[in-house]
Amino acid sequence: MNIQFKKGVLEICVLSVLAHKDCYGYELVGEISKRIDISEGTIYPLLHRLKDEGYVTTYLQESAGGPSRKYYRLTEAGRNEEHEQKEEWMRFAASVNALLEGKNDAAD
Amino acid sequence: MNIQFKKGVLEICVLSVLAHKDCYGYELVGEISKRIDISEGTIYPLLHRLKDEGYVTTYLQESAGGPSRKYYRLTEAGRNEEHEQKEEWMRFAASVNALLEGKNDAAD
DNA sequence: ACACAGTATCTTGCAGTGCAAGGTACTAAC
DNA sequence: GTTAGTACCTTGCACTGCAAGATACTGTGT
Repeated sequence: MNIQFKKGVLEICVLSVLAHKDCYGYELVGEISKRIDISEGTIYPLLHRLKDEGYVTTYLQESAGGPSRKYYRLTEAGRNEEHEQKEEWMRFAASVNALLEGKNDAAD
Repeated sequence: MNIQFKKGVLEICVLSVLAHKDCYGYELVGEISKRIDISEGTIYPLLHRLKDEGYVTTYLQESAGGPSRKYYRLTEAGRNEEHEQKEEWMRFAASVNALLEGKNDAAD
C-alpha cells in the first residue's frame, strides 16, 4: 500500500475508532489493520501527540495474560476534532475523486 | 486544508490530469488548484520525479506573452501507472470511509 | 529451571514529500 | 523603467509513517 496515502489519515482513523470505544494502543493497531496496514511504531508516537494536544486522556487497566494496558479515551476537544477532521476528509476525498474523473468545472 | 492529506495524492492527480491532455507546469497548478490547494514549489519537483521515473516526456513550445512552456506528456508507463494508482486510491479511500463509518467487519 | 511465543508498551533514526521563500527571465502595459 | 503577469526552477524545513530494536509480563512446553 502506498505509504504516502496514509499521511495525516491515520490520525482521523484513530480518532474515529476512539469515538466508538476506548482502546489501548495494541488493540488500535489490530482494529485499523483490518482496513489499512499499520505498524506499532506509528501508533504510539501518534497517540502521544494526541495526548499532548489534549484530544485524549489515558488510564491504566490490568490485563489477564500480559502487561497492563493503557487505554485511550477521547476528550470533548477530541470529539470536536474528530468531527472536523472527518468532514475535512470527506471534502478532500470528493475533490480528489472529481479530479480523477476529469471534471473540469470546480462547481460540483 | 490538511497538508498531510495531500501526500502521495498529488502525484496521481497530476498523472490523471495529464491522462486527459498535455500540460505545462504552470497550467497544472491552475487545473489542480481548482480542487486542491497546491503551490509551484510542489509541482516542479514532482514533475521532475515523474520524468526521472519515465512516466512523462517533455517538449518545449513557444508562448505568446511570456517564456516558452515546457509541456508534459504521459508515456505508456505513465498511463499504466495512472491506472494502477487510481485503483489503489479508490481502494484506499473506500477503506478509510469504512473505518470512519465504524464498520468493524473487514469483509465489505 | 529454561526457552519461547504472545501480549503490550515505548524510542531512535531514516525516508519521502509538500511548501514557503526565493531566484531567474520573458512580455506587455503604464 | 517600473510594475504585473507568465513561466520556470532550487533550497531547506517540517511533518509523519516505519523498520528496527528495547523492555517486560504471562503462559506453555520440555
